Amino acid sequence: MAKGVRIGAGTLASLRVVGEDPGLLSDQIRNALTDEIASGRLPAGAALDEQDLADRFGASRTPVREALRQLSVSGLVEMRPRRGVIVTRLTPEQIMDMFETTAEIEAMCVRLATYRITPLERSRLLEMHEQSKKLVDRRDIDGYDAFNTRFHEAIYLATHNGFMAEQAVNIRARLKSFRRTQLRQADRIIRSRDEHDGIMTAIAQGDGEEAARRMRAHMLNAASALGAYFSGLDPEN
Amino acid sequence: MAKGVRIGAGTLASLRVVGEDPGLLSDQIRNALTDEIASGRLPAGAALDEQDLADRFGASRTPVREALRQLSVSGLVEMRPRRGVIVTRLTPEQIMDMFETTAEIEAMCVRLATYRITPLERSRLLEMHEQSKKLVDRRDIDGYDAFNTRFHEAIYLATHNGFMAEQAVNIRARLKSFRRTQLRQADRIIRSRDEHDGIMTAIAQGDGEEAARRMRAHMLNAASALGAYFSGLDPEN
DNA sequence: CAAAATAAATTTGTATACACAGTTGCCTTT
DNA sequence: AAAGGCAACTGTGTATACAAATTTATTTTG
Repeated sequence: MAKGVRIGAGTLASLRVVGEDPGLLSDQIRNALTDEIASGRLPAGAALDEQDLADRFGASRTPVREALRQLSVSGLVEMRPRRGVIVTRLTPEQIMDMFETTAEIEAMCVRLATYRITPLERSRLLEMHEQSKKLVDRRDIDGYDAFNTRFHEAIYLATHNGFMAEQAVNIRARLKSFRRTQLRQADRIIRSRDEHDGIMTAIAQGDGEEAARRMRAHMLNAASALGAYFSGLDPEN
Repeated sequence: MAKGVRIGAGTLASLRVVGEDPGLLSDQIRNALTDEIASGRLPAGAALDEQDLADRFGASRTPVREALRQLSVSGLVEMRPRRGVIVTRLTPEQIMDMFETTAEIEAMCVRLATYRITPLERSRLLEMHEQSKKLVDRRDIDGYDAFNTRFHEAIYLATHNGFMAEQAVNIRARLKSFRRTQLRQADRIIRSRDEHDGIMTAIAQGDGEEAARRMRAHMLNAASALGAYFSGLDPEN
């Protein structure tokens, strides 16, 4: 049996409590597809032919189907019984809803985190934030994007609520493909860091409500910076 | 081939935007297992033998495996590669985390709902709340439990954010087996309705923050009413 | 007699086979 | 020529088959 396919680890493995087993073909395929959908390489609406995928991964349809069914629970793909699977196509309204939910959940996380963060965690978070200045100065968008994810995930962890952190990571992962283009907006990266700064200040002062307000605004700013990406979205939120 | 198994619809189909196809064996099995796990008929830690399940549902292992993989994404079961599937066993800490997250998410929902609920929706919600008095008076625990779910789901819907509502429903579904016993606590059902009353008042006054505070307290009360229940026992179930 | 080693028996993971629903395209009919 | 219908085809859904790994039972050994 020739199996010539080597597949990278999952994107959000960092926060998962139990690591995925990379050995299972179904899991490899699921991780690979998750990545391709989140990155946009597999665009919304793309048909996912089981045999095609099986061939592509050098496997049979069985593990492909198992992977697809898992992705359908995550919401990344849509299964139409006996009519095939497609990458989930979201309406602008659904995307808006997701961004709003993310904003609220992140606000909720940072509020709790403000009250529970340990000195060590706060120190590390501040360190990360300080270093991000360099990335902004040299307009390193990819670098800042990577930092941004780590920054937000550090806040999730500071809630000291593993379940909440997992929820936040999952939603964030699902919005990845939209966030991608958002930072390329002219000076968005600069304002993003300024907003982070305000959040850090509120955390330092132990004002969870203020941190939450700032985080909510931060997320909604990011969303509306993306607004140009879709046509005809209402700009107020 | 004989297929003598008739399986009921999913428990939370009411809020799903697209209805599941009951025709697919994998889906039937998934729904049935979801129900059995949520209801506690399949206790935490129970081993889910693929062949056993296949026999029980009069199917082959293929649709059983597909169902199990979906359940693993929902978090209801745990897949240990090559070592079988078990009903997820949660630590007390994980359960606490889930209850806290639920409390925060419900609070978030009711805050948004307060600002967005339509007069019609508010009227219907109030109607439901009024009628729940009868259930309390005659100590109809099952009836109140059913009402309670509808009450909370009505609030989710009043957020006018489909994604957020879906998140809330999913978490609620996952905690179902724990909520079950909670209402049997002496006068919990009475206090529950009193707390609903406070929430309704805050909504009526358009005070979202107050509604959120009351909802958070309401959920945490319910959790701690349950806390006594499982603090003493850890082995099976 | 206990513990390690080994063999048998389950059980999982994947591949293949097959039936049938859904789609496509050609042909008939008006 | 457009609409409808029929046939062939494609692709999904499920069953069965087989290989590899884990668990259980048995035997061997100190």
